[in-house]
Amino acid sequence: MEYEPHAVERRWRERWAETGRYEADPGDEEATFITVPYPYPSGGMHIGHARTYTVPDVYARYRRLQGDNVLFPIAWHVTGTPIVGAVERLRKGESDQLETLQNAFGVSESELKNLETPMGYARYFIEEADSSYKTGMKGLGLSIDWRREFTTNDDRYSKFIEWQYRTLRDRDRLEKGLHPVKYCTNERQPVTTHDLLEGEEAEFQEYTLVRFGLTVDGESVTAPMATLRPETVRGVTNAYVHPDGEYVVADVDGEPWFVSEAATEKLRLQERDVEIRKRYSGDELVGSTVENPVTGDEVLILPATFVDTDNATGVVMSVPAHSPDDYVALRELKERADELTEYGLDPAAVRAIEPIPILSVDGYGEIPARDAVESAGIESSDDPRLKDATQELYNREFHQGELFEEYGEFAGAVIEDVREELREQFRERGAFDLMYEFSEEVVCRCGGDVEVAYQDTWFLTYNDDDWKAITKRAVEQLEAIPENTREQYTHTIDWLNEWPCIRNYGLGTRLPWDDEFVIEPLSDSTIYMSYYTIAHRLDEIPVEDLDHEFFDALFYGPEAVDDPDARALDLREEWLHWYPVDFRCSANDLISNHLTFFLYHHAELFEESQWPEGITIMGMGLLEGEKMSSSKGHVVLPGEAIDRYGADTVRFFLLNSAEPWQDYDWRADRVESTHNQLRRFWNRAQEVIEAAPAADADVELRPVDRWLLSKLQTTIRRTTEALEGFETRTASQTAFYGFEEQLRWYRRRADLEREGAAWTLRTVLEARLRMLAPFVPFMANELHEQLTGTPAETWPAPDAELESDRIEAREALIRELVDDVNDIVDVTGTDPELIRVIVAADWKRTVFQQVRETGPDVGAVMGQVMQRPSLRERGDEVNRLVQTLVEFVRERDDETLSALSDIDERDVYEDAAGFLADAFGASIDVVAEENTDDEKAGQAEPFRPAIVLE
RNA sequence: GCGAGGGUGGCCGAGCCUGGCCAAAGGCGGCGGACUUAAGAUCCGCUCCCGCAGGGGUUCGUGGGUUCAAAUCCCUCCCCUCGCACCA
Repeated sequence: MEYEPHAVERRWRERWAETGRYEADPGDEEATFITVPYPYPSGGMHIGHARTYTVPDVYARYRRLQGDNVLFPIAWHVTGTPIVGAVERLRKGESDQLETLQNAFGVSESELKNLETPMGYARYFIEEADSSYKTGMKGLGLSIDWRREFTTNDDRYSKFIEWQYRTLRDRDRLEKGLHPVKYCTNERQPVTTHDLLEGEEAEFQEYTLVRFGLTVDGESVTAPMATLRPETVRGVTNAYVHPDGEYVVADVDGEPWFVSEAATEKLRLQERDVEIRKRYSGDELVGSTVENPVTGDEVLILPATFVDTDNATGVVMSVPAHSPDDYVALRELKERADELTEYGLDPAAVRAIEPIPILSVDGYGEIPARDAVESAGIESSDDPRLKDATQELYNREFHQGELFEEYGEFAGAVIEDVREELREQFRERGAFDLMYEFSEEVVCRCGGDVEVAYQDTWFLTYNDDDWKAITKRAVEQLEAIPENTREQYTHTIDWLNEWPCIRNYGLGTRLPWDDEFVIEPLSDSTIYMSYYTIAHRLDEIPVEDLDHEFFDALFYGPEAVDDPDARALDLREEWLHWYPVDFRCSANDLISNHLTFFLYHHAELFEESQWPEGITIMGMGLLEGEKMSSSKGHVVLPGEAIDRYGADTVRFFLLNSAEPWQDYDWRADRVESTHNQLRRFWNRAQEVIEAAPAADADVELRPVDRWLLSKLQTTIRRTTEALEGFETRTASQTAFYGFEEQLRWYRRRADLEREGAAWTLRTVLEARLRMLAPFVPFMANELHEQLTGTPAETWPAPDAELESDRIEAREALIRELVDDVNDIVDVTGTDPELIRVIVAADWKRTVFQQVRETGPDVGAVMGQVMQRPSLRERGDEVNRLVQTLVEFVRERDDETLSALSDIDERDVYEDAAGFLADAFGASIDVVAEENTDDEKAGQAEPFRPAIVLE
């Protein structure tokens, strides 16, 4: 039978679907519940996604073969704005969006109209498109229980999320507060990253405002100067304004402030009450002085065109000792001090300004900024190297700089450790304030300017110490695969802060007590695994019955509510059956958000016994060595790959080319060769199946058969061990390629015409098919059925009876002999007619036994050996042999040595004589060293016969 | 800067935890052979250097160290990737 993957795969797919093979219901067997993040159908499925879902499938199939009741469900994540945004861009006819859909996912012109509603779009990529997730998953043969699918926009799911968020609020894990958001000043509403034309990478920066005192027109006002380095406040030597800039005095929260006009809008958006009173041009203020709120010093305001009035407050303080920028700016101003008289400045006063160092940092002198500028040879403020010098110095000062005495309790401390605290202290004293600003310019797709706005929002208090503590406990009892990810969870918990969990629009569940807001995607996907356990049965219950008490009864039991709903308690049984999640398989980049949130919410909402038991991390996929990119059309679709190679090839390649947590690279030439390997396997299997005697046939086995069976047991052990730890690569390599090597030797070595050989090969094939069934389920089940009449239903167990160190050691001797003869033939270029194998003399065996007994210590062994007169006579010869054998023994473990010492070498070689004769086309003569006077005979050592070619 | 991972033969990639059977699996590529009218596929062998007897030499980012013995353990440094932080 030819290998026709598509026909085979179609047959099995249909069969599994018809018989509901993977629909899992509670039963007596041990429950295993395995999940993977539900896909986000904002586009089609590509080959990069394929492995994500195949890894858990392999584990699920493995556990089933081990006898477990396994649940592997899937659902669809549609929450948030990506789908809505995609639909909008499609409606507007944006070309890059159209290209992605058409080029990467093969959407036809006629289908586009179906994608014009968010859920229509989602449905299309969930199950309608050729590139849809469901099509891909079914094609790959994933053993999913399809009855349980849902979307996160479903009414019932929303009821569940509402329950979750009400519960979190009741437990004080949800708080309301002001939070910075991106806000389009044109559309006058918050925007998301997807709405941006420029500045997608922009971050919110929290500027410290140093509240300098200024007198304008006889009035005392506050001149807030923005800085990211509040600790430099004592090093301020002057301030800068843009001489042509538009400035105002405005009442900000009832207090007069001097800021740029642009800043007033920013402050307003940040929930400040702002009323402009009077306008000024920057040059009107040049020459005035401002009072440092920390030192009380009066410093000059100087003019500078580099000041950006559209950034923060538009008033800048200057710290020339620690900022190369400021240092250069001051130097240049001093050089042209005489010109500054036009601003009414006294040139002498400008020239008198000197940098004031406030910290020391290794590698720089008294004035670090000066050193940085001078050592880089920077001449002017236009020098591009100034940026690097600034960056370098900031980093050094932040991580290593130690504050001077004036800083009191902070003196001697490193900036990194005290910046926050110092800022807070000065804030409390009224010297500092703060405002937000973006790290770069941000522009909305509508062309409007985007600013930071403060908005009332709800956030999850991931920074609560007790919540952090309990989540860390969840990490401790977690099986983290690979183990080195454990630290990353802990690390994430350490730095995680409050998380704003709602958005203004998008798909998903509305906040139950404020339906203006939608719960965002990373926040509505933290405990939904529990929803899988009941999803298919929830459909029978009217949505309006799914109230808070219903879920309380379901998840917290009958005692949790006054009048528990019987249907909820019934569902509770199923939840308890499957929960907790045994393994969640997810991408490594989700450790820092989704996976840690998943742990947080489980730790808070559920009993410890329901906490996740394991997380397996998965690496990224590359395509021909490069990142996949839907927008560039640099993707391979599972459907295409399956059409071309068959699903088994796709699966096997994905699982065999790297361990799940490693990155892998889809390369067509390798996939091709994987396909060839599978076909070769199929063809060989066909031969074995045709010749196969019954499993219980009474056959005579030769040592070489027993050798192969012994190797099989080792293979089973190693494969099992690997799969237990999700090492899909090791497992499939061992069961497939690793064993193929043994078979190659076996085919060469054994007489395959014997029934014993046929039986051995069928036994081996059967076990391998069962081990390969998780990886290549179509092929393995098909062949298994051809061989035995049933699909592969159980995992093979190693049979200790069939393992034999002695048999393996015997075979190893033959292999070594073949290698040695080959070596000699190669080097000498001869073609021998006779190969004489001379087995070491008995006295040499005696020495070997002595070494084994005494241990690998030349002196000690010699001491023992020399007590025997027969050996003492041989003096030097014995000494040399002991040296060799000590090495030999040292390099081998006890089992091998023990096996070797039981072996009769002559018997081994004589037994293999027929094979050797065939292999070398020569006659074989096995003799004992004692019985020959060949000059090479003396070279014979135990387990290393002398070889003579004639 | 912090955290994680990594640097192996022409290439990809195992090995490293648990030191010795490691000149280092497997694949790709290359070379030779078998089969074929031929190509492809398949199968067999070779593929660091030297060697007409199973041997020797030099290799696993750098430089040290531990050990009878190091790709493997320890330390130093260099480089790469990712995440985080930092970034008038």
